[in-house]
Amino acid sequence: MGRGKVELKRIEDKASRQVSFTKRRNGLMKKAHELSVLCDVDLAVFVFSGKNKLYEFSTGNSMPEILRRYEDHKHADEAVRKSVREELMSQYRDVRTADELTHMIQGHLNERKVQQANLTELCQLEEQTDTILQQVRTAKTQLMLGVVKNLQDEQKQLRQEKQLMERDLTNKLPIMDLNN
Amino acid sequence: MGRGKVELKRIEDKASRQVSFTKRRNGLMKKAHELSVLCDVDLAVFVFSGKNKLYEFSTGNSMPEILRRYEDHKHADEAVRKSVREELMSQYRDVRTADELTHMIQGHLNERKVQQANLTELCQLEEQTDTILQQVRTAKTQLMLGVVKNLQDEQKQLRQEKQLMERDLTNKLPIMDLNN
DNA sequence: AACTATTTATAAGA
DNA sequence: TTCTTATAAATAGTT
Repeated sequence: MGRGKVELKRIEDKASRQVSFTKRRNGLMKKAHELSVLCDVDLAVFVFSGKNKLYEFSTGNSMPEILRRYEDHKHADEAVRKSVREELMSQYRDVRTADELTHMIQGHLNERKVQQANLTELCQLEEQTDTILQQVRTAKTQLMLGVVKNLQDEQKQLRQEKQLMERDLTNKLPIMDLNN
Repeated sequence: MGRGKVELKRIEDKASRQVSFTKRRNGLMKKAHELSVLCDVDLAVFVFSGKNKLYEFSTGNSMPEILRRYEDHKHADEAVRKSVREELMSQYRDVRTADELTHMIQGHLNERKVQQANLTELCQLEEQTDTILQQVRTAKTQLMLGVVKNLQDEQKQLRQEKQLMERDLTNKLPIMDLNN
């Protein structure tokens, strides 16, 4: 939108870049505001200019709460958290079924992890959970492929049996004309 | 933009609101991406849908960078720097741990025979794991938002202090002409 | 900082 | 729901 189409790469001319930054930043903030009002959702936009100046728009309401939680845990003892993690791991070692695993993971997460973890812990947790999800999906896909193959095998078996039956019938009733 | 002009207030029809949400959310993310590339700036956008779901866009490593700056400012002493380094080290240890967890789970899942009865179980597990991942990501984002807000407050504080200092200077040196 | 020629986003319709 | 289209809105280049 503008006199010419623009390709998606850094604007090299410094002046143009600065002008574009101001225009587009304002545009983005306006769009964010519209989205939050029209669709009744919470959102936040943070833009850091080259000069490290921060421009923001947000509708969140629990900022002080979040800040306090962060402050509380920033200084928590890392050694203690590590031992908790190790204990967690040892508990997972003897899991037998997928169902058991599910309950265990969810139990632990609901209990404390998500509510009280620090950023480092959450990054780890995110990574681990994502990995688990991928594993589950892989297993599910393989399982479904297995089911499909079983069905196909069954179908082939049925077709063969039908064929045999037809042949049998023809042999036992040679006088009848099966085409009518 | 569209068949009719829209006034800036909550869309009451639920279906329209949902459709608008999807369209405008995508538009906002696209605009954010364009701004970050064209003007070479770091930014982050977080949108929380009504039903607890999080959509986000942020430039590559803006968040770790913000965290680093924050840590540097907040705890400029050497002892804390050391603990930060240690936390980084523990992250590397935990990558290996996540791998362990992965293999464990894979082992458990592969152990079980491929039966149709397991499909339901796996679907449930998939759904639950996805929910957990969403929770973890939301928690992580909230933490990040807290950090950003903190930075912003600090900036404001610094600006106020600077202003006070300038005023002080003017009062204490009334004879000097600061404009020359 | 204003002004348009154009492109882009999207509300409503199919 | 996805695609289409008429129109509003954003903005690149210009003054």
